[in-house]
Formats: sequence, C-alpha cells, structure tokens
Amino acid sequence: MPHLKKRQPLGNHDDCRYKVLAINDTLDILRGKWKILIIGALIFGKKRFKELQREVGKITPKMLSKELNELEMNELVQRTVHTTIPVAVEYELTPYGATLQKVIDELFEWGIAHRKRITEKKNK
Amino acid sequence: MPHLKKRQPLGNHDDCRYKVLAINDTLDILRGKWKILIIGALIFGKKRFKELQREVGKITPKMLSKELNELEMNELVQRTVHTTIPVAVEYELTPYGATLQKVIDELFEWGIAHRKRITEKKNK
DNA sequence: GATACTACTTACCCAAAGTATACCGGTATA
DNA sequence: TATACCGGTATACTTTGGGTAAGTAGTATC
Repeated sequence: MPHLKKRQPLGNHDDCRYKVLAINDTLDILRGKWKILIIGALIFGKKRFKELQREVGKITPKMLSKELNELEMNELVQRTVHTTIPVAVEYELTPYGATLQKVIDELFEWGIAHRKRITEKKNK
Repeated sequence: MPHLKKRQPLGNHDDCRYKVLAINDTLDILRGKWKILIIGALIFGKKRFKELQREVGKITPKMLSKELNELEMNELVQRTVHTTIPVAVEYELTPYGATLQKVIDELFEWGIAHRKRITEKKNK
C-alpha cells in the first residue's frame, strides 16, 4: 500500500498547504541516499538484486531491500519473482515510474546550474 | 559559503554519478521539513522573522533560523537588517531563489498526479 | 562435506534532524 | 512598573536515517 502523509482538512485560504503536501509527497519518494541511484540504474532495464547491489555501489543489502520496497509500494518499481530453480528476482521501472523522468530532469538541470554558479563564484 | 557535496573524481563511464550528484544538490537544498514552506511563504513578498514564524505554522525559532541561514548560504534568500529603532529584519527570495520555481512546479504536479492516482485506487 | 552464491532479514548502534522549553537584550505600550 | 513584541540563542531531549555485522534458507560447485 502506497503511503501518503495524511492530508489535513483544508482551511479557508490554505490550498498552499495542499501544494506543499503534494511537493513533499514527491520529495519523500525521491528522498533517501539511494533512491535516485536505483531509479537511475533501472532506467536502462531490468536488474536483479545482486546486480543492482553491484551497480549502485556501496549499498548494503538491508538498504537496497528497504529502498526497493518503498519504491515498490509507490508503484514505481515492479518486483517479479521467477519460479526458476533457484529463484531469480527481477526489478524494473514501471511505466508509472518512468513518469518521474521529467521531475528528475528538472532537478538535474537546476543542480547543474547551481553547481556551475557556485564554482564560478569560487574562481573569482 | 554555499555547501556542495564533494564531487568524486569521475570514473570512466560514470557521468551517471555526476548526474546523481547534481540531482542530490538540488534535493539537499529543498530538503528539510520547512524549506519549501518557507520559500512558498516568501514567494508572495518580503517577510519578517516573526511573520514567517506565524505563517509557516508550528516551526520553532531555532528551526526557522537554521533553515533561513541555509537558504541564505545558498543565495536563495536575502536577509536585510533595517537599522531602524528597533531593528527590523526582512527576508526575501532572491531572483536566483525564484529560479527554483520550475523545479517546484514539477514536484508539485507530479505530487498531485500521484495523490490522485493513489486516492482513485483506494476508492475502487 | 565445505564453501559460495542468491535474496534477503534481524539486531544493534550512531549521528543527524527535529522538538520543547527557556532565555536573552532591546524597545514599546499600558 | 509590568507586560508584550522582536529576532533570535542555548540546552536538553527524542526521532529518524542509515551503517555494521551477522544470520537464514535454498541451491550449486569443488
């Protein structure tokens, strides 16, 4: 079950609160040290658990498992268990997960611009 | 001084890491329970400390002070002390801070869509 | 029979983030 | 003289995020 923060009853003029809530929903989903990395890895296709672990870097199985669970809850990632022997578990981005692309692009572009701004300032 | 995570030396094929770094720069700036709320409040114009405190809600002065400092370090918010008697301190979004608008809009729209998706699913 | 791989889970720990409460010096108001 | 507003700090506490290390059940390889 996907988790959302409880939506407060809207007061009179505070659909502002409602906005903030929506923004934080998105932020919560992307938050965590590894989520973006995992999504990034899955953009290029299905991956198995150990494969992800190797690809993402120094992530521990505990964290990988936790982050994948959260992504799955939010239906951004699909987990498939193949009943082969031994079992193989595959993770892939859902089409819904792919809708995050635009958001991620914006975050990326602003981050790049920020970094540029900062380093330019430093060199003056 | 604005703070950036140290950029790891790029390996051969991982400008992916570089991307993630930029994304996380942006995320870091927006991170914190109150940042978005504060930026949201400042979009409508200058505000004084206590004004912000009332507007943002249950934030403690310590947190407000901390978050404002961080926003100021990143040049998103400008702090002006008016040497009136008594002194008045005003905070406002910088033009640079306003460039976050697009990012925030994306986060908002995705959040709205997500919320809609989830609640629709629940009602089935 | 020993070791190793897969896909995890569990228990424990620490540091950072956030909260609660009180306080400060200065000014203004009743 | 007392109270309240302003712009914060100081101190102590709890909560959360994340890391470490180990264990587990099943399979396969040497």
